[in-house]
Amino acid sequence: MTKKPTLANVANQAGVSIATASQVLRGTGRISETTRNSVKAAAKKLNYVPDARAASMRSGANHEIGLSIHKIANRFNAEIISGASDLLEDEGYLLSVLDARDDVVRQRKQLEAFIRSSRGGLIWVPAADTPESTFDLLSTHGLPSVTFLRRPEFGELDHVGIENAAATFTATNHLLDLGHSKIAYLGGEANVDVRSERIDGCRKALNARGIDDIHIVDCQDSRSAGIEAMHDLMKQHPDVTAVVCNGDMVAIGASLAIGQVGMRPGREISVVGFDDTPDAKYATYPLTTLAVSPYELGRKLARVLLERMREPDMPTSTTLVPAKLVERETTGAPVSK
Amino acid sequence: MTKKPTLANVANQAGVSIATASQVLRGTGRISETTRNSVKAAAKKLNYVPDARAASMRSGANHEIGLSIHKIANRFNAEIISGASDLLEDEGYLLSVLDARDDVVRQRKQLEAFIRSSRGGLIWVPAADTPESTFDLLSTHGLPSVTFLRRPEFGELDHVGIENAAATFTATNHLLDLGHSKIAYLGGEANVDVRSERIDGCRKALNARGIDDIHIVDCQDSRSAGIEAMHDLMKQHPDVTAVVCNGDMVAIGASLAIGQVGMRPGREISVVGFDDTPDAKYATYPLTTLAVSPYELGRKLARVLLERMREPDMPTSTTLVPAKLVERETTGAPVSK
DNA sequence: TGACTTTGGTTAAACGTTACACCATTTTTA
DNA sequence: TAAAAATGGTGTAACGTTTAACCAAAGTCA
Repeated sequence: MTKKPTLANVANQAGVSIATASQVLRGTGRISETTRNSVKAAAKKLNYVPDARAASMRSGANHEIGLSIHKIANRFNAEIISGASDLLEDEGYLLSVLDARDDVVRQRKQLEAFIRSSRGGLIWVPAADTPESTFDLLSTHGLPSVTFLRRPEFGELDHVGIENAAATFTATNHLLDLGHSKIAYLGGEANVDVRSERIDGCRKALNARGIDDIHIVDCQDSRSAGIEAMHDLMKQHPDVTAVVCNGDMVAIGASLAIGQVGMRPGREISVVGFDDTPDAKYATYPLTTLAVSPYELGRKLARVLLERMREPDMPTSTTLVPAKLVERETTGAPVSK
Repeated sequence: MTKKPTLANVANQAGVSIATASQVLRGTGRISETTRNSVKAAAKKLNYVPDARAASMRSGANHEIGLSIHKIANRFNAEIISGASDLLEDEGYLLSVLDARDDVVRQRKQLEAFIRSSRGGLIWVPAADTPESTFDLLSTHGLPSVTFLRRPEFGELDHVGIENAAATFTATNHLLDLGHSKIAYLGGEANVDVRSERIDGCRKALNARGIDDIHIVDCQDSRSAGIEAMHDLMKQHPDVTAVVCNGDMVAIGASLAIGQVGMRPGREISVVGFDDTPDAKYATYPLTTLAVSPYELGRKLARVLLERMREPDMPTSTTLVPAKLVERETTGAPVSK
């Protein structure tokens, strides 16, 4: 109800100068035990909360970090956020999150907002088809930034990602070892490089065995899109016996579609997902997938950002975390249809 | 690289005073077309972005809104956030999100951070067992706040919620009409009032038909917890023929458990969910559930907050949005086991 | 005793805006 | 043609912190 108390009010109440009050509350300077206590008492009595805006303006440091991600409603991404948030919190920072919903103009606005409020740092995954101007925006304002998951085509920013190619290479070899040879890649959108990297991994494994065609199908990262895409695939390419998917949701959808036409995933057609979301294990057909620890990825992300904030002139780095094949029931030796 | 440009730089470049530059950029005051253009040109040339901290300190208005929610990784909640975010964005605000992970101390810290940065307003769902002191914190700092989903026990804040009791009343009647009489309630945690309201709705419907016992089982809001809880329930109370669940995930889990013991949801045992998440439709057993539109709920939330920010002294309001029964395959007349 | 050092503070200048009050000119009005 | 009004600006004081520079009083040392 009453006006928010300021440092001046606290100083007044304690009978000291504003500077002294500030020093006590920040634990800096040389102040006697007695005045220290009286200032603290005054602050508590008045329910004083410092104004972060004023503090950060004056000090030049901002303890609020921004994060902009293409999709918030997803266990995998949420775990990344938790990991980053926990580590940053331990270091005295706060991570506020914006959902870009994979829209470049929305994301652009979000980044601008972060710049306007002079966030201390920025963690983001570029929306699909992010233009170079967006990267320029960040570099001209010198905001410490780290990208993750999707590696930017432009700009020179720190990056944390997944060993995509190595992962799908492993998965594809697993399928080849089981006896599959007609393999398709399902999911993801054309211009997103995470997907290109993953497809490259598949290709590399196939090429090593003298196979050079792989069928690629675009589709969004959702169960329903996966169902639809898989039905199409089965109709148009009935010879395919295994699919590597861009994400678990698509893979779960694909498995369901296979079930719907009277076959069973892991027998007539094998399916491999990516991420190992909690859903993968409890899906109707427990999913073979490529597991990465999103929580650890988030922590790494936070560490990279803090490093960058400490040393703005450091050369940019790229950190990749591995993905591990988890075998469940959707892969197996092919059984003729 | 170079220092962030300030309004002073822009004014200098354009050969006008700081005040004039400010007025041009904000579109206020009376400024000639020519100087207006030259200021705009200077701003563009320098890549000027105003400092929101300074602006909000001076003007007293903050266009950043805070949101703290118990769980971010959930389609339903994410849709709420999208709805609120979209409406607020249209009004020139930015909604930054914090994931409280249902931890009171974490949430407390988050709210304090929002107060420190003097957010313009606050939207939040109180973590389970939120103490009164947290509500005091908000009221003493006079931050316009709206709660949603979970109605606070203390404090006087605006609230937006779901017509929980009416919804489960409808669902229970549906089950009674189908011929069920032994009905259990599955999911949710003991001290969360959303759940109490929903149970009340069930009770009311049962009482109206002269039945007064309902079995209540706690469990967390996840598929795996639902599976486990349902197995227990079937073992301990084999006479139960229908369960109303606190959320779709639990309901999907319960359906799976029923399937696992050789029965079929909607025949031997009926299941009703809550929320109508996208998963409900595509679950192994398409789920009968209570649908609410989270996106619209989010928009309403934003409208209520903006209203409160405009009129801080308005009496507090409570707005409830309805939930509608969507019949799919997990409910039907009971078939003996 | 005089010269340092330490202790415990204070003053005042930033940080980058906004908004109120004011002031020349020029234009309109009676 | 003198008074009033409109036009197009500028000067300056906030907003609430932090921090560098300074200072008086008291303690230490040779």
